Amino acid sequence: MKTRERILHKSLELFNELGEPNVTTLLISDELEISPGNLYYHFKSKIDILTELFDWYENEMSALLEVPDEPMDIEDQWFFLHLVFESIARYQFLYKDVVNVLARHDKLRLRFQRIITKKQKATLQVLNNLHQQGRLQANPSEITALSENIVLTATFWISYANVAKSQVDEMTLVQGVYQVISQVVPFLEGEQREMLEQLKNAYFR
Amino acid sequence: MKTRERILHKSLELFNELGEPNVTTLLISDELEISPGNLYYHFKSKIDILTELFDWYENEMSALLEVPDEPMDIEDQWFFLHLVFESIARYQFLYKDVVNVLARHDKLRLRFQRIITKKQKATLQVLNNLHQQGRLQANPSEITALSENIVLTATFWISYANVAKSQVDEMTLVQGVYQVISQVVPFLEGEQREMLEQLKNAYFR
DNA sequence: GTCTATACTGTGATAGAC
DNA sequence: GTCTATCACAGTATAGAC
Repeated sequence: MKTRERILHKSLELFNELGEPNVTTLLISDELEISPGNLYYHFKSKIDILTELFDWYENEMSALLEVPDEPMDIEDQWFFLHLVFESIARYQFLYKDVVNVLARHDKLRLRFQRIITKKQKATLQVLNNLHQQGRLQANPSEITALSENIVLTATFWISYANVAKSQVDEMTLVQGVYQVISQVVPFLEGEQREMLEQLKNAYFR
Repeated sequence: MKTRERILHKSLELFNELGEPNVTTLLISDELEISPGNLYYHFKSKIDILTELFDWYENEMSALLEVPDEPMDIEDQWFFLHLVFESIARYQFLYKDVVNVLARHDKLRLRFQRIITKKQKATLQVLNNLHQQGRLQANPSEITALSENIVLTATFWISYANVAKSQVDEMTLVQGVYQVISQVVPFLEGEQREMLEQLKNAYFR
């Protein structure tokens, strides 16, 4: 792997572990056992590293959010959500310090907001699909509120786990998926409700 | 107002506005038109200021969370939640940079977690009360998931508004209350469900 | 491409006069 | 209590040799 690539991967790793504000360019080069000068040969600033990692994330998430306009049952949703949570986890540094990171980099702010908007649209699409099939019983304002709650939970679940439970592992992601789906379930018909219980038992421990 | 007090109030104001990591002791003293030396006469470090503000917050929130063990109807809950959101907003700097702030100050981490736990207990108490009265239809695991979702929403609503909508005003808080209650409503009986619609219309715009 | 050396800046914090 | 002056240090970034 070329040095440039190694810098990006190590930065992502350290950002996720320690939080972007707490990772210095010196630490990155130290960990890679290269000189700071070398790092600055490949990237003219720390923001450049951050921005390139954001590109990665943006591509990954954008692709994921191209939700097929077909009905999803609970199992499909579970799977889809798990992919979203995994993607968020891979770039959790963006989420754990969102407010701070975006406050310092206005361009990223707009791009992040665009992704949030995409998430809301994808969520609404899934919910409306279920509604039109008559499988989800809710009025429009309930659907709006529900989708906002879902996006919020997806956005901050990892931060919440980090603060409330002091750790983030694979189980944390599964639990996040469960928390999101449990918000949808009360609007579903009986059979689908039981499906969640089954999925929960299948995935938890 | 004594200088010591002025430092605390101005720090709180700046922390909330700019984020704690972006506020230097020099900025604080500048804004107060005192010298940095003077600031350090009153506080031996920046963490000391932060800690004292945390004391304020902790006292305020702890008092609030002493929920009376009596049933609350939707209106009571709305009012109670609004007080919680106002308190969070007053100390929003703690929330907007939670992960970062707590990563740097381990003692605050424990204290913050204790408050989160209190919030969960208070929420569970309210929900269980409703359940025992037969006004809330949900099984134990639904109640657990619901209370976790509620605490998460309350904790990160302001961050979410900040990121997704780029602003936090009085309306934001009202909307946060609405988002939380909308999670409870699907488990309630018909009359209570309509109550939320009324409250929503009364408070929005 | 990579290194060493170094400059520059901002920030937390202290010393000592008034 | 308040000020001025100053330190120490960390973090970003550059210059120039190899």
